[in-house]
Amino acid sequence: MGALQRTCNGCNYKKICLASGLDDDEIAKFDRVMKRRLRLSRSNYLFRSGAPADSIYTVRSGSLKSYVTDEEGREQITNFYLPGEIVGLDALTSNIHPSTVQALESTTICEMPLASLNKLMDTIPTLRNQLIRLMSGAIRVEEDHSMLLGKKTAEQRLASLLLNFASRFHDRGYSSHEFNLSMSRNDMGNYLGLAMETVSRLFSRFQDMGLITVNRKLVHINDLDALHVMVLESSPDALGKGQKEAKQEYTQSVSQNSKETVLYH
Amino acid sequence: MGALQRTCNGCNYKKICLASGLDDDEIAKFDRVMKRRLRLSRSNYLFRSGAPADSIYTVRSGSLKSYVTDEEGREQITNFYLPGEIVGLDALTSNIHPSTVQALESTTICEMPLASLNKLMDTIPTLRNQLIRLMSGAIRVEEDHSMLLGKKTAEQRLASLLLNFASRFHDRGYSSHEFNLSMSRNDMGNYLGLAMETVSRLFSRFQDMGLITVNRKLVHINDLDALHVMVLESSPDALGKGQKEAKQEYTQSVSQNSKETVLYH
DNA sequence: CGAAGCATTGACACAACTCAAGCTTTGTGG
DNA sequence: CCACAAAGCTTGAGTTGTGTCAATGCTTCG
Repeated sequence: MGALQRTCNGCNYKKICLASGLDDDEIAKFDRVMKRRLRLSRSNYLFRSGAPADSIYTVRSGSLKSYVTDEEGREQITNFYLPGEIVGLDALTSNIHPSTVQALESTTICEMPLASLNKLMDTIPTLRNQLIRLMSGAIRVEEDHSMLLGKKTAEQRLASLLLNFASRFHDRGYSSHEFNLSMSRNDMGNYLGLAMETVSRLFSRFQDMGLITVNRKLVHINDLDALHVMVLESSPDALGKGQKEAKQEYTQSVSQNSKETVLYH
Repeated sequence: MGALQRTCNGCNYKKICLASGLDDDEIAKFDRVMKRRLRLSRSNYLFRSGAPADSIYTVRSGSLKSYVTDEEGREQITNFYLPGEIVGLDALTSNIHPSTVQALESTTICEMPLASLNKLMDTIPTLRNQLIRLMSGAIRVEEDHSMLLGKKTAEQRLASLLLNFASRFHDRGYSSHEFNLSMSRNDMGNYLGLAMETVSRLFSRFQDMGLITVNRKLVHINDLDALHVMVLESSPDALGKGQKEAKQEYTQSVSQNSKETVLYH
């Protein structure tokens, strides 16, 4: 989609990425210190866990996955990154990368050295605010991922993944009902906390149900609403006793403020 | 532990919280805009999901839980907060709280209005950096939580929780082998992606194995090493085929850089 | 002292995993 | 450009870790 631009001004994603909100003057400064067109081909690493972190990155085209690795070598994929999204925000505590980031396909990346970013933030408060906003957003994304891993059925997890990508592709000006998922079934399973076989079976089932049409990596969503409904209610025994109570409790807690007692002294 | 101080300078946690790294002059400014001694008793809310966010908070004494709620009312606890930890960092995207935060016991809290914080950051770059560091740390914590939820057995999850609290209590000057867990079994199970009954059974089992001694909320850790080992290796069939391969792959990927090909153009 | 909430333990069920076999696509070297 | 090996995907059969349901016990607190 469009040739790679050399400047932020010409970039499709300047409203999504770190540069969002900057005025022309500021974006010019930002532009000057941005290193452009880091290139990775499929399965190459942007960086690995344990490596020193001296930049953060923005996906320009293509896609990436990030994962954390424990002492036993187990890997948990924590995120997939699409164009305009920022990579490496978890490294700003220690300046060591806690996660590994790997390309899912041919991918180009913009690099912002942390030293430059810090200097820029001294004079551009908007930039600082945008970084803070993006990091806060990253926390929210992880919280949603926890909800998915902790509370959802296999069916709901895959439906969530599909809806998530549909919406993100939409935001980027692509079709929200037909897209390529660049990662393997294995990667999806890993991200979703499921075995690859379960993911595969669910794809088949969703297709049999007429919700989607799949051909390898290409997914066509036929019934978006049904997917939305699926994420809300579990298919077998949709409203069991536990769920019902939880739901009631929720509406209660929103409507009335019985326990809201905050006192200053 | 110690009477509540009225100033940041006298606070036990000034090396952990937002004020960390500030010099005397800066901390005085910081102090001036900090609202102190917000008080909550058990099960009261600091704020609820959907509420406007105009402050972030630091736990001063006591403890809190935060959880996100989906449209069906399912709740996923995303974190427990101990003294010195910052609450509300996920609200800085939209200035609406995505999660609900509730006291687990009598808790006192410092409040930093976002407006004040923003002003302060204009003149104190250290403060900005500290906020960024803390947010980055929050992302890492969530990533670890995903690893726990996505890849660990029930046994490993509870062991992780115990070790996590042991280390955090230690950092705060409390005993790392004997402490009170202020949350219910239900909350632990929710956080760990397990049924409360499973948590309860595991507590009994750990006690039978001699790893810990439990009495309601009070936990004494008898064998820290065994817990550490448990987190690494699954108890039944510790090194199955899959694990072994994963482990090998990991050491490989760290030692050699076969696929590391980053090209600039 | 009784009620309500929280924790424990047991029996059973089932969602998702593992193992296994076969199929399809992709990448590569001759 | 073909052939074949390797990787990725699908589907089936059987297993199991953890959840659900249920009954009972133990605190706490009004």
